[in-house]
Amino acid sequence: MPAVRLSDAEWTVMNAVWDREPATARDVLDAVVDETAWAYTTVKTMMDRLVDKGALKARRSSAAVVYRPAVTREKARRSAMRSLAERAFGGAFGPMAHMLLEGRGLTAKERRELKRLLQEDHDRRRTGSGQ
Amino acid sequence: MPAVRLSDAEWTVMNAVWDREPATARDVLDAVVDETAWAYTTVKTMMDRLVDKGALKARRSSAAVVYRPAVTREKARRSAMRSLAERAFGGAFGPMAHMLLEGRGLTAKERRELKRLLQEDHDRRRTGSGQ
DNA sequence: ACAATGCTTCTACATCTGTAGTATCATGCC
DNA sequence: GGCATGATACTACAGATGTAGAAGCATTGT
Repeated sequence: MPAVRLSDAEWTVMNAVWDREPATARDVLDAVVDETAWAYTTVKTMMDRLVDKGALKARRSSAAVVYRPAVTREKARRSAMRSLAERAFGGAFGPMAHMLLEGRGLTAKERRELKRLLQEDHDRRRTGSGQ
Repeated sequence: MPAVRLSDAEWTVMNAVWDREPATARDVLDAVVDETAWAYTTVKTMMDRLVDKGALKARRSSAAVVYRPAVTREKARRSAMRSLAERAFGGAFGPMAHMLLEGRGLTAKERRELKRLLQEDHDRRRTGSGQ
């Protein structure tokens, strides 16, 4: 499984679909109308291409085609991260996380949250509560 | 400054240049020879395009053109991360870091290191030793 | 000064991405 | 059953990316 590569515009479309779950091209157009100035056919073309790519599934429902994700947002995110780690960080997640934390990109709240996460993870590991 | 967007192949080239600092097209070709099967002119073309993009600087040194980075690896990495956060995580670094930490992508050592980082950062903040 | 060797420059071309027009098809209302 | 409305399918086209050939220019040893 080649792990669907999404382009910028495709992320925009997929995000709209993930937020609505079943969505028609018109739904997506409406959803992104103030983010982009796309024509209806632009959205439609992208969605059909996404079906080809295996990122969306299409099913005709009388009037129009209804699309829904063929991959979860999680999966897509994860594979985008993996791919970034690959090309930009030589495959290592560590330095990537490092940069993420060290920079001023996080809010104090997020930082707290992450620390908690690390702590939890640490505990989970030492008590061996797998899964 | 539009923040240089690097494609996959371009990352490969840039990584080789960053590792060598001044590098000719041949240097890069040699460096990536077992990763790719590129022809010399392929590398050369990419490097010249990277100059146009503002990612490399070129200077002719008698025989051949010597290239060096016009942006630091840090900057490139950072902007790639920003761009990923943008499209895939709605602009928030938090969830991105979250996913990075929660997944099994990190080694125990890295996890320790990150916790230390967060702690340090925390301390730095409360003692107000800003930059 | 000349030839060999290796660079450079130009050009090319297939694919992917972003964007959309046009013409055709289906549906639902009178 | 015919027509308006909106959706679909097909085609297009420019710019970016991946990949490279061909031909010409510079260096350097002799």
